Amino acid sequence: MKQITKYIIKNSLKRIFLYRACLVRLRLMGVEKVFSYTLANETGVTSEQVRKDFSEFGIKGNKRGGYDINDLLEKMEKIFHRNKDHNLVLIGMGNLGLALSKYSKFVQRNMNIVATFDIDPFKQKQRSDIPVYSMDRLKEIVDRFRVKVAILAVPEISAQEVADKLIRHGIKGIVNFAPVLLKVPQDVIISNVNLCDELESVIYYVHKQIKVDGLKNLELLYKDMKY
Amino acid sequence: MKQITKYIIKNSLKRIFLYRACLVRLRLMGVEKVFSYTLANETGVTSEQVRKDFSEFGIKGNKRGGYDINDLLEKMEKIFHRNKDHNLVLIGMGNLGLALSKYSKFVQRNMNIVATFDIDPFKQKQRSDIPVYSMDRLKEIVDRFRVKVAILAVPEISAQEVADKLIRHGIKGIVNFAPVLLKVPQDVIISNVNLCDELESVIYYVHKQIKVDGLKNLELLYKDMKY
DNA sequence: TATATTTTGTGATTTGTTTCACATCAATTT
DNA sequence: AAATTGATGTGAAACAAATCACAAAATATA
Repeated sequence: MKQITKYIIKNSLKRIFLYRACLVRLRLMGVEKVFSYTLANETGVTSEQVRKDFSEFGIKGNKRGGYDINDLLEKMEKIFHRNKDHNLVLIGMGNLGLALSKYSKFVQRNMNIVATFDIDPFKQKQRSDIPVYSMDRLKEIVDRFRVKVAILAVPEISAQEVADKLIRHGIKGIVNFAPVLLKVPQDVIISNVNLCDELESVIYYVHKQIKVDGLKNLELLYKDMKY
Repeated sequence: MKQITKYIIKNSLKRIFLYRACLVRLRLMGVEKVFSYTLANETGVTSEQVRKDFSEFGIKGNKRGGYDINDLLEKMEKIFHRNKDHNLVLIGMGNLGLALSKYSKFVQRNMNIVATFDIDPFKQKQRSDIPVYSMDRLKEIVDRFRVKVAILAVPEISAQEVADKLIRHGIKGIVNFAPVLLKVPQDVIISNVNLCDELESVIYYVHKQIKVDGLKNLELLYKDMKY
């Protein structure tokens, strides 16, 4: 029943986010129309890739005319359910949890942390603007705000236990900052953010690069990276 | 010269990190030997995948005997340069930067943040154990500690400018938390951590899942996720 | 109105990754 | 000592993703 489900966010979806960020920036600059190669240049992919990605998500442009930025962004909003607000809970108000609770970008993108939870809610309460509750009020909050997605920033030792509780109370998606592979039912979406792994990957590639003395053998190196 | 280079950390490398975490845990439990399918079960991949990944990184076991955990971990340490210490700098002591500067897991894995930097070093100094400098001391520190990798946690507006400065002073790898695509020379490794995108991806998949009423049409859903 | 131009959208092809299938080897049993 | 068992390691096959190449459409030009 409960099993390891490792969902790796599709690369095409990641690219779509990239395009969107780029479109938002362009719109701010007053640009109204883009071509696939505009986006391609800005995001470091090929223009065919842009069009293929759009096609995958059912986004159409006008032949010769390219894409209308407003129209494009509107379509994306719809696809990513960005037209409505999303309520989140955050579990674990340690250093990282606290920082995440103050991360203003979430709000800017209609994602609201409605409550945070900690085993010691009183310790943190003063430092945060968002209410800090103890875990026994989880169900109440999740139900009241119809929360479907949680951010998990607890120590690794308690991550699985907390995840179980979240899922029992109806959470369907978790962004997990604890460096453990959570065992969850098949219908729960997990996205792991492992800070150490990110750093170690970079260190690994940097050392590899340094070893191939300077820029001599870049071709060889690139074969080892997925672009 | 300077261009967008989007390095996506290879999936096989990510899996290797997974295996390692698993091995460390098993060793702690007193286990001394593993088979490819042990690791496979624990990490949610297939045993062939484990062996192929090992083969890619030149790791060999003993036929029939499986793998000796200590031996395996030692080999991995070497491959990932974990046998020596790595000095890092962290730029941007906002909420996130502060949390990262206190993240104890880095130290546990031989990655030491030797100094942090902020445009307003005095504001943050009291809150941190690690020295907080202003950017003009960057070169001095990078040279003294032979720093090759930086963590970038500055606002997106200044991310590119700071990245340029880092690279000018010899930084070869950056873990970038700012939601912008940095333009860097080809020989610089970038790993982007985009918190909003992670959350939005999860929200996207959760909604998709909810739409296919319950668990009816899971097959269809899974086609959209890379496992 | 006809022609040329430009850009999309998508089958066909190539390239990359995962799974399959089995030869190979080492340990154990007979 | 031979036969059997159970694991690794890896080419071959299947699958997935990215690139190529070009038809179709919309606009501009003559």
